[in-house]
Amino acid sequence: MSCSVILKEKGLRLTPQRRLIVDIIHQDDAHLTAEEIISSVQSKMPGVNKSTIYRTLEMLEELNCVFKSEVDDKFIYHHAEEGHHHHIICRKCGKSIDCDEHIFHPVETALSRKYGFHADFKHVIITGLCSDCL
Amino acid sequence: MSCSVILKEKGLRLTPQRRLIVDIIHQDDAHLTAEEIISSVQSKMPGVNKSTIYRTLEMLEELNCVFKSEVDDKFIYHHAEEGHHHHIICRKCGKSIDCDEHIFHPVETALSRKYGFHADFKHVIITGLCSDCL
DNA sequence: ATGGTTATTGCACCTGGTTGCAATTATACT
DNA sequence: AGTATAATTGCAACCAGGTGCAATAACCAT
Repeated sequence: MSCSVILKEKGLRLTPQRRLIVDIIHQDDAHLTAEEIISSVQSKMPGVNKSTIYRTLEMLEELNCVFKSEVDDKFIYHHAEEGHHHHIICRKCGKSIDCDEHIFHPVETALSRKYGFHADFKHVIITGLCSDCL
Repeated sequence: MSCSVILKEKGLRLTPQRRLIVDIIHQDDAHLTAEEIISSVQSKMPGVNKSTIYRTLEMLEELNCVFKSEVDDKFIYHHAEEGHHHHIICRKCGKSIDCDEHIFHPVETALSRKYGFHADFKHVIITGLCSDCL
């Protein structure tokens, strides 16, 4: 189901600004930084305020249309439809690899058994060193 | 080995401001937020600038005297001597539990085998729901 | 198509954290 | 102790991201 439809169902309004932001996030398969989204939006529709963009991204995140994660103190966004996965990022060369969503299962099990804790492992950013940089 | 000695060895200077910051971090066993450290420092030595505090914390982190992690977009710090561990934090009630350092071993092994990646799992903040809030 | 309601926008300002730079001061040397 | 020198400080300005509010505009009912 498309983001726009989900918006409508919640009684939210589909403004030109929102349509553009949703388009941009869906066009680019890779993750985009907030900065990239802002400049992309503003190049296509000058005058759109950054607070509008941040608010739209926050809203899309709450609707589970978009996932937000943080790399190096900067936020990155990608749309949720491409399936869940984690990101491993090399702290030396910056290379980023998508990694299987199930990798944290043993940790989830252990936390649940030991502490009764239900952990949120969704779109986790794992930093470290890749094979080339070790 | 104490932080102050490590400082000296690197040719860095032990100023009154730095001495105070180091003291505060060592006095309090729990993790302190940047805000708490700033107000604690300034109550004991008014006029110390926040940039001095942030720079000192950054320096201590680089010397591995202090660990910095992020919870809810705020930074927390604790000294490294108390041994490594991770933090599980309930996103509903805010309760925080320290958790065993080895919990990520299976993930480390899997990442290494699959991608040749060496992950940094140090002082990870794990959010989720605790047993009381499920 | 028009008008009313209410979500959304743009603005200006705020926040925590960071940075460049001139003034200060801890340290090493004499 | 006095001086040179380079690290450190405080300041002011900056950054990304977030917020309160009045003006605007999307949507619904007529």
